Amino acid sequence: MGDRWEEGLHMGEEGRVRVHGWVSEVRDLGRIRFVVLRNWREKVQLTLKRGVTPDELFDLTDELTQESVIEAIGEEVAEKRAKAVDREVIPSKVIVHSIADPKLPMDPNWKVPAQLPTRLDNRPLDLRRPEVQAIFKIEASLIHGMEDWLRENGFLRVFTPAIIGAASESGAEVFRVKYFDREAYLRQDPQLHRQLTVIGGFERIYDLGVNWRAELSHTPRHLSEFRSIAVELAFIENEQDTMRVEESMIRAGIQRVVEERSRELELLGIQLEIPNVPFPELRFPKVYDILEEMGKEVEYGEDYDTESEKLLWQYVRQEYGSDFFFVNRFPFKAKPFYVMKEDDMWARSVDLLYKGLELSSGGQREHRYEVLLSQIVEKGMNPKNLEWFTKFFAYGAPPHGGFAVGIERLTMKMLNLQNIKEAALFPRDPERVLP
RNA sequence: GCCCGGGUGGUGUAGCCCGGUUAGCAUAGGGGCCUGUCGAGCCCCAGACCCGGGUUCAAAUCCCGGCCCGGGCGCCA
Repeated sequence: MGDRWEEGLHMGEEGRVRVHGWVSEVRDLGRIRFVVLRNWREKVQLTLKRGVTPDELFDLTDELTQESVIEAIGEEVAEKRAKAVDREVIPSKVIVHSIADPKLPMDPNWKVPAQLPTRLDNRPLDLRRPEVQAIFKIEASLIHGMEDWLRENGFLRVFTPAIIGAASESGAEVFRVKYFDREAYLRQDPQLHRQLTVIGGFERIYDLGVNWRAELSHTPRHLSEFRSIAVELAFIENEQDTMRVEESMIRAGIQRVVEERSRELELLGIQLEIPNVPFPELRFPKVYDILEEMGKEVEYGEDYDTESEKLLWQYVRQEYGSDFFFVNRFPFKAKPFYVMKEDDMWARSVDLLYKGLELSSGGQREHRYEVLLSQIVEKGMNPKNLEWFTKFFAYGAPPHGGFAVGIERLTMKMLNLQNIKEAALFPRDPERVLP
């Protein structure tokens, strides 16, 4: 919409245009002044000359401060002396919408870079930086590409609830909310309701939405509130079917970024390659051998740690030249009750890793009612607490599986961002809920 | 939650080890000069040691506590 609207602002006759933006800079050279406007598409320079520009208009720019918001009407001129801007306009009229306080808490022009906490404290100013806008333009294209692929392949977008009456599957801490006279929780993952939707007869679905984790995580890769694109599909043969969907979806997202966002990628200095599919797959228990070769002992039957993820990435890069890889057949003891077992020890449970970071968990789910119940008992959980979920498996459940990809994590790794908070507009962590 | 590191003008930093003049610099801000700047330039002005306690003749500097921030781990996406 922004694009079309902006085009409409070119008034056509005699190069007359209407431009708008935030004042990036006022360069006062005495009898000539340049006002550089920044908007989300471009930089426009307004040029005012004493004696040529009407005095009223020239003097109006006295009050213009950095980050003030104005519109201008004037003649666009072809001016090769204007180097660091996209266009130059000789204004005949300027409309001042807002004069910014000259004492800014940070500099959107980035002459003095601000630290991340300062940036986040002043996020609306930080967001004006083209480099920051590029992140979110890329993220939008990424999601569009993934969603389009899902739609083209028969997946239906659904919305599952964010407020749930029973703490969901994993051991991760949940946010408690007051729900009328009861307690309820914010979802950590749309997983269980996705499964119930499939049991409801929707054979291919995805939920693009928000998840919350109340963990006191202080790391550059955790948020208290994050978004995921979560897919579930029925009548699968095994977990391989979910992996094929996942890698194709991600490939399509990245392809869309490459197609639509070359300018933004260049601005961020990122050379993005469209990944080859299928992604390499590592399996337990072979993972233990690989790690041992890399000089890392992980006890047989145990889950691996953060360091192992990085080592496996090194291994996959050497062996397959890929930044993406699946890890399959995790030990059942390390995974939730609902995963499908391959045998007594290993599960059809799949993580996707990207540059050494876990992007998603997924795989095939256990759809057989009796088996599901016995796995709950095996996990030492009270079947009563999960009855709201499990009872529907008694009324006909197809074999199914799925996964949830963390959007901020994918964006972060794709753009080599140092902190996941850079990939969230207004990130939430244990310390930050404002702005 | 545990461990490690750090808090100096609006922003970003130097100084801290080895305590001692007016706490330096850049940028933003205020004032001035300049008709093609584009990280504009030049001159002038103003602006800071996180909070509390302790050691000392003397603390930005050393010690203790608190608060805040960053990183590592765990947990996960």
